[in-house]
Amino acid sequence: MKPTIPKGTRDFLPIEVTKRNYIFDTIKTVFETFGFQPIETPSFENSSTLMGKYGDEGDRLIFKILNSGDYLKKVDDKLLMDKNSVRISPKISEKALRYDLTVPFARYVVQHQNDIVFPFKRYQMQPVWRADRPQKGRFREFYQCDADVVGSKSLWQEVEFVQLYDEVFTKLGLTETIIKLNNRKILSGIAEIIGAKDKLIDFTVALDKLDKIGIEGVTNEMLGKGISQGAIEKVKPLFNFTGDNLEKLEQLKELLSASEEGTQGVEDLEFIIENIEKLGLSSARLEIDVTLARGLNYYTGAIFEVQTDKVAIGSIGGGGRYDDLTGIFGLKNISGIGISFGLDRIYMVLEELNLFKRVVLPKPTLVFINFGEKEAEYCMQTIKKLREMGIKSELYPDNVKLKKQMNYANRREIPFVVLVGEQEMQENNYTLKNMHTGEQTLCNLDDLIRLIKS
RNA sequence: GUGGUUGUAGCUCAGUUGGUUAGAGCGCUAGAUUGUGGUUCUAGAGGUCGCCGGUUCGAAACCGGUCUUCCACCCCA
Repeated sequence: MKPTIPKGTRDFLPIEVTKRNYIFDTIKTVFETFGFQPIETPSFENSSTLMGKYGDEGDRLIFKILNSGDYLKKVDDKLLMDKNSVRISPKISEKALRYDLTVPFARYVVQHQNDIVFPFKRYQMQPVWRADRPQKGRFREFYQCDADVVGSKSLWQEVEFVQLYDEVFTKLGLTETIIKLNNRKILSGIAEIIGAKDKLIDFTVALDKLDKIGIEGVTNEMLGKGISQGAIEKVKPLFNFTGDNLEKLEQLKELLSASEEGTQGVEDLEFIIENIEKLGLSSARLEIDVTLARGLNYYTGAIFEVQTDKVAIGSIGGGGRYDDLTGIFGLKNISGIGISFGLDRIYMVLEELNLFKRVVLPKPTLVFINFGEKEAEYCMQTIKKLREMGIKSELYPDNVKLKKQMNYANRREIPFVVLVGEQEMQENNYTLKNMHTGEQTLCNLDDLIRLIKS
């Protein structure tokens, strides 16, 4: 039988895991510098926790877990005969793999509200699963690294998250990232002044495609969704929305002056832009983008998305403010804001740009050649001492041909090999071979340590 | 969910309009070299040509189905 893994999943080689850990560690360090604490949640949740939170499209992409036991017995015959998957699946599946980290976090906050100190700042780095069709930068199992704050409406949080993005990508050596910023209130305001408030979702989805399908395409899609020609005329300025952030803010102010909510959104943006301007960013660029809509329905304020134009890949991070996420689980008036890093896409970007130069695969500094039982025992005594000093070392486990043992050291790029045969044992010394230069030295233990440390 | 693409040795890939026993490079094993790796040379092992069915005297090649790979759309990180 030929071994395979499921569609959209991957195995990782040691070097790949090492590189991934480097990204994890970098993000984790920055999260903790900003005052976030780690939590974890189970890989699967009750279906009722997840279903209906991501829209119809999202529900379709959630991996459902079959109930245990004779699960078909409980389903009534009529339902079975109908063969309607959507109606049968809740009967035979009560658990599902998590689709993101935000909704499980909302559940977590509500469930542990008495143990949590608010405002609660948490970070979480775990895999999520989506039953998507895999393609470039898109997998069915991938890692998200999230940081969220719940219990604070302060716009300083938005400011801090922009700084956090900047800090992480700067540390990873990925410069000139574009942090796109928008506000759901602005989108609502726009929809309001064109009199298509009920079509907000359709409107934003269409507007989001501006750079892909152009003005004409967006206009056609909006018309197709029942948005009037007159309404589209009113927002035409947005189709040629240029200039720097301050100029954009002025244009928005004017456009949205009739909408209370829209005006509020502009003020929010203004606060973030102004303060980031004052504080400065290391390598990222903050950019207002009114076409930024994001599919997730739960954002209510700021919306973030991070892109790089150095590699053709989707966004490498995203997030935003959600005022009522915990409300679904019964805890009202708790505002949350969070951002997410797409680890797997960041990996692909760093790989493509050759930014893993500093990452080295962990490996022993020296390997002891195995010449037999007696010699192995003698070597293990030395290895024990070396390990106590933090020197990574190992014994080749089997007494096989020297050639094979040397080849092993060579393949693993282990810098030193130690040969201890009968003669060395008697004289209580070691033959140290530098695999790079081929040079060999006969020495005692102290000299050995000194040589490998230099 | 829609459209396209891919599948031949452990890996990367050749394989002529359908024709004897399906090849190469790398890797692996052994030897040249019994206490010395990288280089070189020699030899060897390794294949249900993704799977099922069909066309044909004859299929790795043609046809249908299915699974898989990768890509685009939808949507998303």
